[in-house]
Amino acid sequence: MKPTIYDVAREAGVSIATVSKVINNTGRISEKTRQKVLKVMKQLDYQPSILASALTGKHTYTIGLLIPDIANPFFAELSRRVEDRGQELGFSVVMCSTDNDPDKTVRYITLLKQKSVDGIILASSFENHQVLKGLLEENFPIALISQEIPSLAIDSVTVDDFLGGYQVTEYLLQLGHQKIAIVAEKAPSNQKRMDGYRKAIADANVEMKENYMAITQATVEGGYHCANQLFDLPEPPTAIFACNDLIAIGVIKAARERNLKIPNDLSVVGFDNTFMAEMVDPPLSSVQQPICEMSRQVVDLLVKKIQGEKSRKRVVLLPELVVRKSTMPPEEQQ
Amino acid sequence: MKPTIYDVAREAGVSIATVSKVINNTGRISEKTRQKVLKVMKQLDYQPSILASALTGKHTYTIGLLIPDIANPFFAELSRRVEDRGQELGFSVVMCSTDNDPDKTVRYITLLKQKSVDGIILASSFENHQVLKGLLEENFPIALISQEIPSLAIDSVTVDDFLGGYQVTEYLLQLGHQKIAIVAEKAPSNQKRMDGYRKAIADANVEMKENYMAITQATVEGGYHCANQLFDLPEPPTAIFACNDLIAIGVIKAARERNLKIPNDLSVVGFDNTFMAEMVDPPLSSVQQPICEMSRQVVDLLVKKIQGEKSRKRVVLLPELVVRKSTMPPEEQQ
DNA sequence: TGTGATGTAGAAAAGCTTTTCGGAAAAACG
DNA sequence: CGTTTTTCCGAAAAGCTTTTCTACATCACA
Repeated sequence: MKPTIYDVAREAGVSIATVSKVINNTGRISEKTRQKVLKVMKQLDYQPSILASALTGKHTYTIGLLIPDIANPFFAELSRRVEDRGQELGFSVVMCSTDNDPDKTVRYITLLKQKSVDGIILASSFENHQVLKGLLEENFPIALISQEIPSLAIDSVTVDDFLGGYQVTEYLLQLGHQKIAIVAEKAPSNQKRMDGYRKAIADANVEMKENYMAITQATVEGGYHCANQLFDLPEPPTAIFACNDLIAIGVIKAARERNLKIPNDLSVVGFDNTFMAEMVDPPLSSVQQPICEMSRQVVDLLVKKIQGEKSRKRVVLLPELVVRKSTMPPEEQQ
Repeated sequence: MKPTIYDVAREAGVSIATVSKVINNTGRISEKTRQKVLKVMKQLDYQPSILASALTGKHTYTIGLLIPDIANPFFAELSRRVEDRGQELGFSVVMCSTDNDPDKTVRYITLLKQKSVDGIILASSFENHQVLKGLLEENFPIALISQEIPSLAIDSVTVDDFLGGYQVTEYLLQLGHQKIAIVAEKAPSNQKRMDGYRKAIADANVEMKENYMAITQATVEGGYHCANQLFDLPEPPTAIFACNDLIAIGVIKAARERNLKIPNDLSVVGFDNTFMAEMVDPPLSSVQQPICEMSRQVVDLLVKKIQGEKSRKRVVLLPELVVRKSTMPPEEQQ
């Protein structure tokens, strides 16, 4: 059926070793035989099997990408960037949506290893130190994006979430807001954003209210739900910091239903700065994560590992608040 | 390093053939040795190499998914569904964004074959009959989604685009609109939607205007741009049928900038009914493609092919218009 | 006890590539 | 022309699994 290296060798009147050397540009081959072999390869449309090649100790040139859910635009874009950079470096990526489910994650990891992927990029949150430590010990290439694990020496690329949270809050405070709520997802990155929020509030000597802090899922519904709860408070906030864009959109939706004008009655800030931030009405102020750069870096980190690099590294990129039309100083309180 | 079948065999005091039989539940093995082998396997945490297995003619349990761009929510959701169904059937999916570039597509296809994927799902448009015919001839499993190729006997799952286009237009006509524009992407599926549009216009004996039909890219910008052109027409349309949701959002954005109220001054209908349709303000009427069902079907089709099924099949699902708040009868003309 | 049937396990080849090492041919040198 | 060096190529093993076919052991039965 498909031609093998034997077919090429026979057709070219040489041994398979010679063909292999031509393919890989190794050993010494006379120009004449090289040309002969190349010609036959083209003629038969021969493509070496990466499977067989990998079996001899070479790479599969495939990496696994674990994300919570590709349907979240942030991860969709991240995936795309990872794929692009992988492609540039000669790697394919197999997509694994974990829904942040630890069991599913573990199953995916063992499956990927069975399939001999060269390495794994972990973008979904995963707290099983046991498993991660295992991977590190057997020197299996792995890199984290959008999360780090303080107690493990594992490559990671993150954005400074604390700083991002601080910047947003500081910005809202500077606008004159005092009643600032935050809606976050239950995830380490969001926790840090919330820490930044707290610090900024504290630094400004503004009263910190526990019921201004809400935890929910990273979905439009989650944001919608929490916003409604916040609006029902005796002293509703004048600004809401949503820890990702989906949540922010939920907040906007809830506000619209109550005839709260944005930004006049309520300022809203998102996080991630996905394409939706520009899409929504009014355009959403949001914290830009340099997805492109992060993806690139994480792939590069992983590929270096695959190529045998030993040293480990944490890369921290800085976020940037992009101000659009969803924020303004609070209107005169009545 | 990683244990092999030899390690298990040695440890269990049997031959590798026996171990293989235990793994695959083939041949006759006494309960005693089976248990012994299983125990050792667990003990060593042995995972058979799918690579080596595939080399002997078995499957890699991996399929390729070619899509234009994962950053488009429609394809993001499609990917997720394909992955989920694949997962259920034991297949991983490697993600390939083609940007509808034919060369990139061809490169991806040959790469995937080199990696011995078991089959390919093609969701990005691809007109190279040469290549497709080649795949069919060598009986390489392949299935199309969201497109079909009339002149090739190739498995496909589509939605009835003509009908979808007809339904939207008919609906707008029934509301009383006479000036209905359409903005489409340059792709076969969109072409069919436009055919449906034409037919509905013709059936209603309404005048068909060539300058109500615009072609652009499947992006927010594309929709924005075309909408502006349409608004500048001497007789601007009272309704715009956008052939996908991204375009519709661009249209809405342009309308907003001109202070055109939706739906009062302009009705807008989208296509795909992605999550964005609910997100946008006002919620967008859009044509539902049964993504979940389509994805499931296409995976099932492909897997059947992989398992040796010979017969070929075209599955056509029916679209459904979901009416939300972006459409209403045209206001009294001045 | 001998014969045949049945159940169990292993040796070996196949699948496709890479790599090492040795040998033959060609070239260089005196 | 004989010898040494260089150049080129191939035989064979390794990598991990599956599968076939043979062989041995066990058992039932006459």
